[in-house]
Parts: sequence; C-alpha cells; structure tokens
Amino acid sequence: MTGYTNEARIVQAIDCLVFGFDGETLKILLIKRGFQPEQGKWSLMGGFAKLTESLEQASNRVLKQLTGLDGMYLEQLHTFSDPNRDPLERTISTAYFALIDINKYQQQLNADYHAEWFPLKRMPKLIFDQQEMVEMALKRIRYKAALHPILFELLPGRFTIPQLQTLYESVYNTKIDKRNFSKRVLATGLLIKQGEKDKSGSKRGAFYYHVNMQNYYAKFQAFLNFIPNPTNLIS
Amino acid sequence: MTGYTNEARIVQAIDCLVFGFDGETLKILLIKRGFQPEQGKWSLMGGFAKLTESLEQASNRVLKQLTGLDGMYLEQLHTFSDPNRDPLERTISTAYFALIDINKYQQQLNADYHAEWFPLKRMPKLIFDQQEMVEMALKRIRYKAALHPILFELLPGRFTIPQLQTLYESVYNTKIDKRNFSKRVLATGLLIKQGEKDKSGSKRGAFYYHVNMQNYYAKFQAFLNFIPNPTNLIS
DNA sequence: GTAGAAAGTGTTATTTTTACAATCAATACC
DNA sequence: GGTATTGATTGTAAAAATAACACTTTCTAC
Repeated sequence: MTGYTNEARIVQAIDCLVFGFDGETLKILLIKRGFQPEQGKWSLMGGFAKLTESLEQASNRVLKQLTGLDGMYLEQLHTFSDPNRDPLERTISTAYFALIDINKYQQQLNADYHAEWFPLKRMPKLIFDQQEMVEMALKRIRYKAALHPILFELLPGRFTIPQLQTLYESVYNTKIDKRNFSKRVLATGLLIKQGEKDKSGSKRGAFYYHVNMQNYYAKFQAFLNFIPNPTNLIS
Repeated sequence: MTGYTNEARIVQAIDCLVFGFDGETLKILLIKRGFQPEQGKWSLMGGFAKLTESLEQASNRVLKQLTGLDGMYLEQLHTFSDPNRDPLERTISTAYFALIDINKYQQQLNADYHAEWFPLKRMPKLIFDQQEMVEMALKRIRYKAALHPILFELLPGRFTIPQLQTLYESVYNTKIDKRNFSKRVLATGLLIKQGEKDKSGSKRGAFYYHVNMQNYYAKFQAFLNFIPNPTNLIS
C-alpha cells in the first residue's frame, strides 16, 4: 500500500487573520506579499502546509514567524476551496483567525514582511478571496464574542472597564450604556479589580482589572450574552 | 508560471455527516467502507476532491450519490489535518454536515454503500478521526439550533408542534414544557398553521404546520433563543 | 481653589422567562 | 349512543432579566 491511487493532490495553504485592538478600533495585520503571484500587494499572512504538520501547526509556525508570538488565541475559521481562487495553481486554503494583544506584538520580527496594522474600515483591497475571509472572520468574531469572552484576548493583562467597553463598542460598532455594561461584565465574575489605576485616559483614573482565569475557563463554553440585543446588531 | 515550487501536495478528502430524525431520535447515516484501509468498517460517507471542483461541490456530489438528494442543508464543519489521521497516506479532510428529511432519502440508491441509519446513542465505532467529527458536529448542531431554526431541515414539509418539540428534546436530550415551547415557536412567526391534522399520533390529532419561508430566510441570521437556558444544556 | 473631564454608581419600568393545570377533540370501546 | 381514554391545546401569575435613565466622585491642570 503506497497511497490512494488516482486521487488528485493539491497544495494546501493556510491564511492567518491576525486581529488586534489599539484602544480605539479593531485592527488587522497585513503584509506585503513577497512572492508571485500578486507580489507586492497587501495580503494576509499565509503559508503552506508541510507534509508532516497539521494545519494548526502550520498556522502557529507562520504566526510565530510573523509576530514572534506563541500560544495566542487561534481558531479555525473556514476552508476556502474554489478551484480558481489562486490563479497560479489550484490551492485550498484554510483560514485561521488569531486574537492578540497588540502590545505584545514584536515589531522587529516582521520587518521582512512589511507588516502593518490596518483599521478594518481603512483596509486596502486584498488578493484572491481574502476579502471574503476577513468578512467571515469579523462575522464570526461578532457572533462568538456575543456569547463567549474571547475579546479579552485582545487586551493586555490588565485593563480598565472603559477600555473593555470601547472594545465591545468598536467590535459591534455600537454604543452601550456604561452603567449597564459595567453591571453586565462584573456579573460574569470574570473580572478581578486591582489596586492601581490607569491614569492615561482621565484625570481621575480608572481602576485596572484582570481576568479571573479560573472563571474564564469555566465559563468559556457558556452563553454569556455580553451584548444587549444581539439580534439587532449582527448582520 | 507553472505552479508553486517546493510545496507539498496533499490528498484532500471530504467527509459528510448526514443527520436525520425519525420522529423519535436523531440519527446519523453511516456506510460500510468499500475500500482499503479499514474496508468493511462503519464509516462516514466520504470522497476526494477533484482538481476542478470545490469542496462544497465534492460534498454535494458525494451526497447525491449516497442519498439521491440535491440542495439539502449543508454546512462546513471543520477541516481535520492531523498528519497521521489516515494510515495509508497523509490526507486532509474537510467535514460537512447535512440535515435532511429522512423520508426523502432514497433507499435504493445507496444499496451499494450498505448505508444504515444509527441512533447517535447506538452508533458503532468509526474509523480514523470520524468519532471526533461526529462529536463536533453534534456540538455545532446544538449550538446553532439554539439560535437558528436549522432543525426544520430535519422535518418533512408539514409537521406538528408536538413533533417539533420531540425533535428539540431529542437534540438537547431534555424535556421542555409544552405550553412554553409552543408559545416560543409560534412567537417566531416561522410557522403557518394548516387546516389538516396528523391523526397518527393521537385520537384528537395535531394540526400540521409548515415553515413560513419568507420569515425563515429573514430570521435565519437572527438569534432566536429556541432553547430555554442553553447555558445549562450545552456541554 | 476651582474648572474640567472621565469614572463610577442605583433605581425603576419594561420585557422576557418560567412555572404550573385544566379543558378540548377525536376515537375506541362498551 | 354514551363514556372512557389519550394526547392536543391554551392562559396566567410570579420571577428574573433587561433596558432606560443622571447625578456624584475623583483627580489634574490651570
């Protein structure tokens, strides 16, 4: 037995959608593609699966190369397989999205890739079907974050409630009442108040919180309903 | 330009998880695998992607072969890529799950495959990583059906509210108060009452309903909250 | 010491959800 | 023909969750 006979063998790619939050708006990390086709165009960071690694391993490898980071939040999004998606050769690409703390991202590592963060509203045109990937990822993030605490992955180890609210408002492109928001997030039991304050945002300063990891893992699978009226928000 | 040089080319498989509902319990359609490796073992229906078709096309082709059905509800589940998942050769498999009306399924077409419906509780051991696929599909169905009306896909064109309730109870392995259930589903505006009754289940008979397709498509993306307290149900 | 600016906090009205049981319709049986 | 049987159908009240809404506090800068 030496393998399946008569079956096609196809180049298997991965594409990584890296999201970060700068305190203002959700951003995506793009690179200038370094090889043909579409060399020099803005693109997602991608790569190809080697024979001996899983697609998860391939994604982590590529992300490590690009960002210097390990062990980030990474979720398989979708596999894109239109026979004509890549003009050079038939490829199938599995897209993964990563949520990272934008501050941990190591600038120097990606100099080779000419990587840049783009606010989603001012994102350049992407190659192939990558535009579709980004749209799907955004949908998925909104969907999932309405029920699960994944957005904490975008924040530094300590953060303030106003920062957290800005993040939710940015992801859902909406305004949330701050009294209700703070009640809601505190009620999850996921936040632990710290002694210190962040003085950068206001004169009074806002207390730092960090995530209660115990509750985080315990509640991750639960439906949390962070977002009021998601029915009206998700498109 | 003749393609990417130095990249691995990999056999791309698809696996189809076909679910049906017989009025009592959720069932999955399995076949006796007709080729090596693992010939003769119970398996999901699968196939390989041809060079010129997308994975969606491949899945539909395979499902048509197996069930004789076209245009069924089909959703990409996940791509499984462990390098050792298939002992014969490195393959990557994208799993799709289908929800069909078990009555439409054409028995004769699949005689070649020795297909059989199994209640999920009495499912035989499957080959490779297919057990994991089934578990993931069940999770996804429970997750999605808590918010979207996908379970209607499992029912015939007309059905009664008690039948619908049995379906939900079977999927979530729970009991739901019938007064609250009927209020809830009728409130969605997805059901249209018909004049006739189904007399098979009781002397009095239960009114048939059918899905309001207009509302169905309109509300499909909305969060519907069919299931009381999903927090306690989803594991 | 005062003006400014964002942080922090409580209550009420409304809506949604849950709990709970009697009546109705049709058949089967006497 | 009458009655027993069986599942279908329907409403209300209590409880919980959500949404609406504005003033006070804290700190800095001037």
